[in-house]
Parts: sequence; C-alpha cells; structure tokens
Amino acid sequence: MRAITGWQEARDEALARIRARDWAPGERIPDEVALAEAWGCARATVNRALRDLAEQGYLERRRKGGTRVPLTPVRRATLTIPIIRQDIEERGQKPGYRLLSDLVETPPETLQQIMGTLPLRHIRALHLADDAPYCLEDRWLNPAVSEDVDFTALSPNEWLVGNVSYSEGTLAFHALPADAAHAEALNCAPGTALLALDRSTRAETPITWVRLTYAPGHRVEAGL
Amino acid sequence: MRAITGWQEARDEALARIRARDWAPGERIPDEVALAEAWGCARATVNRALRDLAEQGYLERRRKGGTRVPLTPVRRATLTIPIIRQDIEERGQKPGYRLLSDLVETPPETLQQIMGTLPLRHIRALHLADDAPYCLEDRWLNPAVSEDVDFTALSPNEWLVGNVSYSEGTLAFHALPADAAHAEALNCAPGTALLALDRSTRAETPITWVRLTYAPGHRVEAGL
DNA sequence: AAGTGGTCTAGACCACCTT
DNA sequence: AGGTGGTCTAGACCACTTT
Repeated sequence: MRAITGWQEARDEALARIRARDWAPGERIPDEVALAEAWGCARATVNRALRDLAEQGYLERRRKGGTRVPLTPVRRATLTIPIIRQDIEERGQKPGYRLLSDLVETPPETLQQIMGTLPLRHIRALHLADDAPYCLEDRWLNPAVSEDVDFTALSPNEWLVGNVSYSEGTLAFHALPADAAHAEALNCAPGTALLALDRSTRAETPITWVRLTYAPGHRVEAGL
Repeated sequence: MRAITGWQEARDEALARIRARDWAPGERIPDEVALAEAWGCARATVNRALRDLAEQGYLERRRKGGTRVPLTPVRRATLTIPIIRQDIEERGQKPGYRLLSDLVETPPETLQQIMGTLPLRHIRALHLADDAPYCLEDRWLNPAVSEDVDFTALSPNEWLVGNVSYSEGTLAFHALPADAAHAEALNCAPGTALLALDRSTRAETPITWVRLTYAPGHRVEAGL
C-alpha cells in the first residue's frame, strides 16, 4: 500500500477496513503507533483520523483500553438550527411575521420549574412563508433579558439569536394535535397532527423557553 | 492574563469573548498567530480551539479571510441514533419485539424513486417498552441485502446495525395522524398525532428505507 | 506497573481566498 | 501577491485505565 498523506485519507482507509469487517465489531484495532508506521505517516495524523471516526460513533477509544469497533454502533446525526426567517428564505420563499400577543403572565407549573423566576413575558407570534402560515412561535421570556424590546416587527427568535445567543440549552421534538389556537394560526383543522420543537435556553440564568409548532406536513431534516 | 494551557481552555476563553461581545458579531478576530502569542500557547492549540467553535457554529473561518463571529449564528445540535432496544433499556424499561408482517411487495412510487430496485421486502414490526407499544417499525429492504434473514425474533433495526451499518443516509422528523394500522399497533385512537422519523440508508446501492412511528407523547431529545 | 490515547510544542509547507 | 487557516511532522509529557 502506498503511504497515506492526509488525515482524511487515513480516516477513509480506517472506515474502509471497518466496513469490510477487516476490523470486526468488538475487535481491538492496532494502536496509533502501529498504524502510523504501517501507513507511513505521523501518529498525530492517525490520531486525528481515528478521533474523527470516534466522534461519529464508528469507533470507541479508551486510554490503555485501545480502540475498538463497537458491537452496536451509535450513529450521530447533526441538526442545524437556523433562524426561522433564514430557514424560509433558503426554501426560496418570502418570509413574513406577525405578532399575535405579548403579555406578562404566570406560566404553567412545568415551565416554572424550568424558568425559575416569575412572572414571565409570554409572546405568541406567527411566521409566514409566501404568506402562508409556516410556524407558530410560542415563547416565554425572562423579563430581565428582554426588558423593553418591541417584537412587533422583529421576531423574538431573531432578536434572541442576535442578542442573547451563544448559550446552553435543550431541544426536543414531539407531535401534538392542533388546539383551537393552533388551528386558527396555522389555518388547519383542530386535531391535525403537528410537529413541535421545544427548546429551552439558559446562560447563567434561564433565558427563554420556546415551542415552535410547524404547519401540517412540515419535515425537519437532519444531516448524516 | 495567565497563560492558557489546553485547547479546551483556549476554547472557553474564546467563547467567553464571543459571549461578552468582546468579539462582536460580524467582526474579524485576531489571527491564530496573534492569539497564540497573546495566550502563550502554540498555534496548533489555538487552531484546535477555534476549529471546535467553528464546528459548533460559533465562528466562521476562511483561509485568508480570517475568522469571524457570524452575524446570525447557525447552531448545530447532535442527535444520537441508538438501536431501539438500547434506547428502551436506557429508559430503564424492558424491551420487547413483535414481528407483524414480512412480505415482498411493490412499494409506493415515492419509495421506488429512493430505493430503485423492485420488488422490496416490506417488514412491519412493533417495539415494546415494559409490554406497552413503543414504536412501529415500517421498513422496506433491498432483498439482495437481507436474503434469508429471519426477523421473527430479531428486529430489522438491530440486524441492520450489526450487519450493514456504516453507511450513508438521510433522516427527517415529521408528524402524522394515526391511521387504522397505527391505532391498532400503538394502541391509540385513529387520528392521534404521532411523531415519525424517516430514514433512508444506502452504501453503493440502496439498502433500506424505514419509518419509525412512536407511541403518542414520545419525545426525541437532541443534545446542545 | 505499564500501555494507550490525549494533547502540547515548534516548525514547516501548502491551499485557498481575498485584495 | 500575499495573508490566513489547514494540516503534517517528530518528539515529548501526561492522564487514564486496565492488567
């Protein structure tokens, strides 16, 4: 075999061996020093290649334990979370936005546990694609964060990304039936199955919790 | 400032500056050589830190163009895709499995475009958690791949991961109303909103397309 | 106790892209 | 044309974990 020149080449070579079961599931593969010598490259190059495969779930690595091909690989997919307006533009549609309500309220108890402080600013807004309902943004905001921001023309989604981003959080998908409010906003029948994305965001202090409920038929795609 | 010792420390320092808007959105940050000198570490360490942040969407890097803080950061979340049985076990529940049907059929036209060859092996199976319906696996398999495999006791999901994994594919979430078959299998009323995950897998040739339809109320969580 | 991956360093060359 | 990130190398030390 000719010498390997780059880490991507090393990665491809390793992946080929895994796929060919040359390195069988459960088996320990040669250590980095051995591979570096066999492939005629530096150990750091092998390391980069194997680390990359491990990040994708193709390998398991442990100090002293060596590197193994997992018996049951856990693949990872990547989900990109753009600003809603960008999302719509990338579909080649015209983005629109309408603020439905902006109140200070006491949230449901489940939310109180997540957000802590009370009361919260509760914003409901509709995003449009080519003038058709695209998704409903149902957001609870820590009032300390948003103060006097006017969400009449600018969606909280966009404002937050530009002003409070780079924070921690959780994200989950689920399905729910359209209630009366959904039905009216998204222009569908009550009970329609809708895809929803719940996301909570916090830095030192809780910032926001949001549920994006998409119009019927919407699909969220993930990479790899 | 005291010298930075590791790449994670460098990453944290950089992220702190981004969050503090010390490095403002749209702005170009110092180049790697400058940061390495300022932080008292090697350039490779800075590179690793900034590359990591760029992968997460916190920075945009271009040769000659330098490194910038994006005006509108696109965050990325990671979705782990375990074997269904493992998924159930990790919830502390007892996994179960029942094969519902295993036929060779002509798939709907939309699927023919994805899978190419005809006919396909069509398998429907139910996964159980603590004897309650967990998710319905509706799978179309390239017959050349599965040949004589018996899915009575072993789910296609598990067999594939162990035997044909390490392949390319796509993945998408959406919501759909339970039809009569869903309703019976998942023990819910017809029309119930259900979360579904469509996944297609291919190597050199199309391997399989599957829709996992989860029991009502199921949530799929993503990291960060 | 010892083996293996994790990482740092210093220097170098290269590829790409903006100017 | 030149600056910047992308990557390779060779060597070194360290941290973890299994033996």
